[in-house]
Amino acid sequence: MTSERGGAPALPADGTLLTARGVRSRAALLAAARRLFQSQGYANTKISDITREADRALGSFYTYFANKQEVLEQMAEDFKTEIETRLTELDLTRPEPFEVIRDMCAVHWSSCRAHSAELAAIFQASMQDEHFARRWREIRFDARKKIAAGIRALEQAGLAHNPEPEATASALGSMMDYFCYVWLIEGGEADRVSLPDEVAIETMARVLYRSMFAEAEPLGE
Amino acid sequence: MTSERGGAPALPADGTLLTARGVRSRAALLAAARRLFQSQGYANTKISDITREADRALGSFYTYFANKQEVLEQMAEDFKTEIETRLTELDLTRPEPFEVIRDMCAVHWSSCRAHSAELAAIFQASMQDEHFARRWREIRFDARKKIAAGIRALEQAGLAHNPEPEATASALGSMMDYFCYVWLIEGGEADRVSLPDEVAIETMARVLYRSMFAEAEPLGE
Amino acid sequence: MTSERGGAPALPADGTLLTARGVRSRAALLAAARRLFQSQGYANTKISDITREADRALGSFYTYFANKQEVLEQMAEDFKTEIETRLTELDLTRPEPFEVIRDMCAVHWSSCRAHSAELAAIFQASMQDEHFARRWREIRFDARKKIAAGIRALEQAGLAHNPEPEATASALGSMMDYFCYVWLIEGGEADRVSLPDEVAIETMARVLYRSMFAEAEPLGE
Amino acid sequence: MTSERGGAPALPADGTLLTARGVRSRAALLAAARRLFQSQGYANTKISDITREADRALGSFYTYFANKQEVLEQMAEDFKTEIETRLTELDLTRPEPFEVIRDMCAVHWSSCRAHSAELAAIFQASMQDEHFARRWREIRFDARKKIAAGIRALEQAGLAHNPEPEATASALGSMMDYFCYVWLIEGGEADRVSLPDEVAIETMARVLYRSMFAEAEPLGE
DNA sequence: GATGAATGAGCTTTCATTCAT
DNA sequence: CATGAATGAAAGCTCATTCAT
Repeated sequence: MTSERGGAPALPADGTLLTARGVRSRAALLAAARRLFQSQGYANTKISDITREADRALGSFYTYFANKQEVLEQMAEDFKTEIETRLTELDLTRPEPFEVIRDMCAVHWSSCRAHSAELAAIFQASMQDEHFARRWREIRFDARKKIAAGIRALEQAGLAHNPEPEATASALGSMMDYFCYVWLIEGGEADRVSLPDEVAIETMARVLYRSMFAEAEPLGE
Repeated sequence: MTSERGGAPALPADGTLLTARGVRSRAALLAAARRLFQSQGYANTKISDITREADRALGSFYTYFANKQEVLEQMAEDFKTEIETRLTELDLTRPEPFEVIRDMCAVHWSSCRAHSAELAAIFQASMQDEHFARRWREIRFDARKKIAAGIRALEQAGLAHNPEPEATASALGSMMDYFCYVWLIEGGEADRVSLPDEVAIETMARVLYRSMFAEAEPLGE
Repeated sequence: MTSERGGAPALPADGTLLTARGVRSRAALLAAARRLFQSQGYANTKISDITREADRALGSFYTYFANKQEVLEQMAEDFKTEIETRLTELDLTRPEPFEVIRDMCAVHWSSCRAHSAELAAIFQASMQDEHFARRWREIRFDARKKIAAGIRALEQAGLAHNPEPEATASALGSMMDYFCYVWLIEGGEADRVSLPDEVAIETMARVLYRSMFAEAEPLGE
Repeated sequence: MTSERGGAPALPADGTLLTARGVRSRAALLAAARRLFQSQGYANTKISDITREADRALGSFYTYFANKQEVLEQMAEDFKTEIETRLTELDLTRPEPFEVIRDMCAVHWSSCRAHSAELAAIFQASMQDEHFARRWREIRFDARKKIAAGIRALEQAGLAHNPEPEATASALGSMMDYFCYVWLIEGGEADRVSLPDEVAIETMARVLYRSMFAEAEPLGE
């Protein structure tokens, strides 16, 4: 059901198709890069690390990618597609709104877990490369829009009030993204290093739900 | 009110005291580093960039710091002190809990704004250097503990229920940290590039407040 | 009239004969190399450029040539043959000496135009490869010998005086070679980019004629 | 009388001045580059060859030059200046026109001999790099203009006739340039490897003089 | 202290050549 | 014969760090 990890066979720069052997090598490199991005981080991974890990010659890397950025670009593409697909597959018609939100959080959490290497790499790259900063903003934007839309819908239904849907969506999205990064990649907080999936999902869902659905507000604005 | 930008005079590696001239040079280098970490990012800033920006000779850098990490270490120290100090200065006795939370968010936001270079640098460094990942975890841990304590207090007061104070505190802290990073350093989201201080603070406060204070929960756990 | 562009079928390295298909491939590669040597220069042309231009696989190149030098070697051979043949075809018995010289220049110019790729490649290669420097010296030597012979004949006939036939032949030959290179390959001088064939030929012929036939010389030697 | 070989102290990229030590290193690198460009050719000289020859560390090269092209650019500049200066120093008022022309050829020859490395390098580079092709065209253009002006002056004085001053100047200039290259750098023709200065200069002068001054022409145009 | 040149390890990228399919 | 992936030796260039002045 999930898209092939490593992405479509994809074409080399000149538009020709890859042979079976080529497809295998490209996948091996991509898989090696994933492993290393996850374990050592994107910036700390050298091309030569990737080829060694993939058991290929250094030069072979350049048969498939122009540089390290292109590897990440490819991964980011897959990551984006994956998240989008998973989000559209959600059943938004369930009667219990909390269930819907929890499902969404579950999808987000498990996508990030499945693609933790991609998450790590793009998050890191977004902090030192303007190009990937933009890319990451695009990728995460879908989720922001969805949350903002939810907030606005509640407003119109008179179920809750929130004067800043976009800002709130940004805050909640930031929470989801960085919370996933912290627990899935960085290894938790100072006093604790892991979190059961259940708890993580429930925690995010609770924050989202309460932030979105609160009615009677003693909030002076 | 703010602590001296550039930090204490501090001693050079060998323990000798700095001359007046030395104090000036050291401060100039730190200030230059701040500016560059903010504008180009920590990873993209070379030692030679710092000395050029500070209008000092390349070699002079090593009179005051052993390497770039030490510069950041120093900044992180100042940052941590600043945040801690500001948080303890908070008046937690105000009757309106939302006011207390908003004050806390205001302190956080303005500290991050004042120290955006430090925030940028340590956030970025935390993503490629295990040492700074640990350091950053320590720095942010104070805020997490405070939030968790608040949640637990509400629980005991019967004002709200939350079965995972630590996880929730981590989520809310992640929100605050990354939200500040996004808007103060990265330049906002895909569809918007800036946020008035008022709105930013209000938004964070609302999420915190609602997440902490919600009572009647239809949350099946 | 011109020799088959691409040269004789020639044998592959191992001495076996080429199949019809092989002949076609070899010719395609040679033709592609010509086009590229002309448009991008010899040094800037990679083996992979040649095979791509020839619409052949990279490996196929090595079926026919050991390396790029061998391609040029082959071309140089053809070029030399062509120039020699054309020169021997000249009618040296015409009564007007200027006509003879002009014919020679015309042959030279049109040979260089027809083989501009070869001229470009060997001229360029002669400047970075001792082997081709030697090769190019051989190729151009025929023309030098002919000019020197002409000068000596005039001397003996008492029609002109020139104390250094070889040096003068070298100078005049250098003129012809580089003039052709400049206008046929490099694209002219700073203030002008093209020259009608007529003018080019006439110009070279005039210099040759006057240099060879001057009688009453006020040249103090 | 000749400008300092290696050129002015010149500034590093950032506009700061070089120290005495820096001036020495830069000169050593330039001198080493000259020697190698001459002996092995421009294309065959690696940066590491230059630093080894100059007895400097590899990285030091980049303290003074951004790349090999910049070294040549600098040399070309010096070369151009030198030739221009020497040409303007010529005494054009001598009564004997042949003497004037011979002086010009002597200047050209000795400039090329003194700067044979530069001549070699720029000639070679002009054949594989569009930038240097343009550069070389500019450098040689001065001489072409001078020759063309001479031809036109003779025409107006009724002393000779030449319908294509520019083309002829190009031909004569080509002769001078390549003749110098052949004898000063390439090592002569197939049957002879060196030429006394006297003979070289006399030979070039004779071709120029005769081509320019011929009167009674049996040249049918 | 200040200076900036010197150093060289380290990393990226290119490309001729080989060779399994 | 054709194919194009695999290989790894070269270069090029960068930059943290040292050190003589």
